Amino acid sequence: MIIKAPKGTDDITAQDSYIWQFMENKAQNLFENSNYKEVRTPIFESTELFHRGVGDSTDIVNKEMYTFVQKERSLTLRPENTAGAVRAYIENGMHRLPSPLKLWYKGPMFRYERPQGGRKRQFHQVGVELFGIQEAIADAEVIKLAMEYLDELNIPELSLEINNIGCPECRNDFRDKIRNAVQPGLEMFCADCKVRYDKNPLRMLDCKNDTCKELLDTDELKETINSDYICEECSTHFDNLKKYLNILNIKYTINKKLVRGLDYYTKTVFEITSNNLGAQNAVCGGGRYDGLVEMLGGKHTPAVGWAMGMERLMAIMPTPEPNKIKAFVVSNNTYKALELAFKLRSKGISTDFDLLNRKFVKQLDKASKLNADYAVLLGEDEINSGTVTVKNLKTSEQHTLSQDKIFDIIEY
RNA sequence: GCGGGUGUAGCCAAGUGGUUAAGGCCCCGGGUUGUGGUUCCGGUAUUCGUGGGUUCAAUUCCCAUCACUCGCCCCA
Repeated sequence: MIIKAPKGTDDITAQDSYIWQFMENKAQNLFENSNYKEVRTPIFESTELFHRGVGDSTDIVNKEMYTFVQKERSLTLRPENTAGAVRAYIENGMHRLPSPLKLWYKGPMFRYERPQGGRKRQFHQVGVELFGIQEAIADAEVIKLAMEYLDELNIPELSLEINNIGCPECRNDFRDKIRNAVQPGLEMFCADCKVRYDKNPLRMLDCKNDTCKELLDTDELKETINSDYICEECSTHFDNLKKYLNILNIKYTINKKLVRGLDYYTKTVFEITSNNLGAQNAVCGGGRYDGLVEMLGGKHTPAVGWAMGMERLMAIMPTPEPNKIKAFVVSNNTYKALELAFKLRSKGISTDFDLLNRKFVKQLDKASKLNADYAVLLGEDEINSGTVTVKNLKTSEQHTLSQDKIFDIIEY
């Protein structure tokens, strides 16, 4: 019986690893170039971290976590990485580093869900977190960074939605307003929404249930939703963000019903979606979480960040050029071939040769099929005279020259 | 957790209740003992996801199971 990879997981094989490398390299270059530093946290954390950090009212914590107990310690495979990054920020005393502190990460996340298009049980995210700035300039910076990254990947037709869900104070008032507005018809809402009514009424606003949608479509509720319920500070913050986005020429729409699924968000929330994905159309989600550091035991630190789903990016990204070999050594002298291949490799020229010592014609055929730029021919004549023949496989031009001159033709 | 679809080689795929399960790509060998990508010839499935049942006979019909996939829910 062959053992297969667990449901909802994928191997990244030689056929597509270059696509992942492409995405990861772009991320690393762009983020480091913007003075973000990479943070690598454990793939599992104390279960408690996610209960406190992500929130008990969320589906992620309630039904999607891989949790196991080892020696009486409850541990959980990370379902997202903001909680872990914040934990690391606190534990390593990063608040002492020059502020603002900007972090980025990439890696696998785990959620126990029914696999579907754009949804795996082990999936990969790349994300950024910016600590220490409470002004909207920080929100603008991370959103711009997200747009830049998506642009680097040549992903077309994306839309950005933003909203401000207020700070804990004004959100409480808003919750009460929603509860009051919804209360008369509460019996008619779906079972999930009835739970949300108690735990987190904001989540009722983006319920996908048709009946709930209709129930929300009352004048009173519309007025409540569209009212400027957030406090003056939050309102100013939102206005400033919009100004920055305008200056940066970033197109956005305001979606008053956009509330994110994680409890830690405050003020700004945003989402980037693609029309070219199926039901799972969000490629990037994020927002501000000014209370999280404190909630996890650090001192009050404003922060903002986002995460992107790499599998979803890959689904809508034009396929990049595969990595290929630059040179292929063709020779029936395996000793000399091996030596020459490593000489080329040491100069940064990607090189391979035939370890099976096949016929000369077959080796040349191989060089051609690998789409190499050059075949480096090292036959008896060349070996005897200390030369080498470099053949350009595109133009068929070839030159016989001394081995020292080889790098005049083949450049890194 | 609920509902629909699919399952034949590494990949794409035809097929039928009955002797050796088409074809294409890839790969390998040869035509060509040192000059390729074209072309020509040849080779690669004790077996049709897995288990059971019906039948003289099952890849084909039935049941179960698993995997993949799409939608709901949720999210990146």
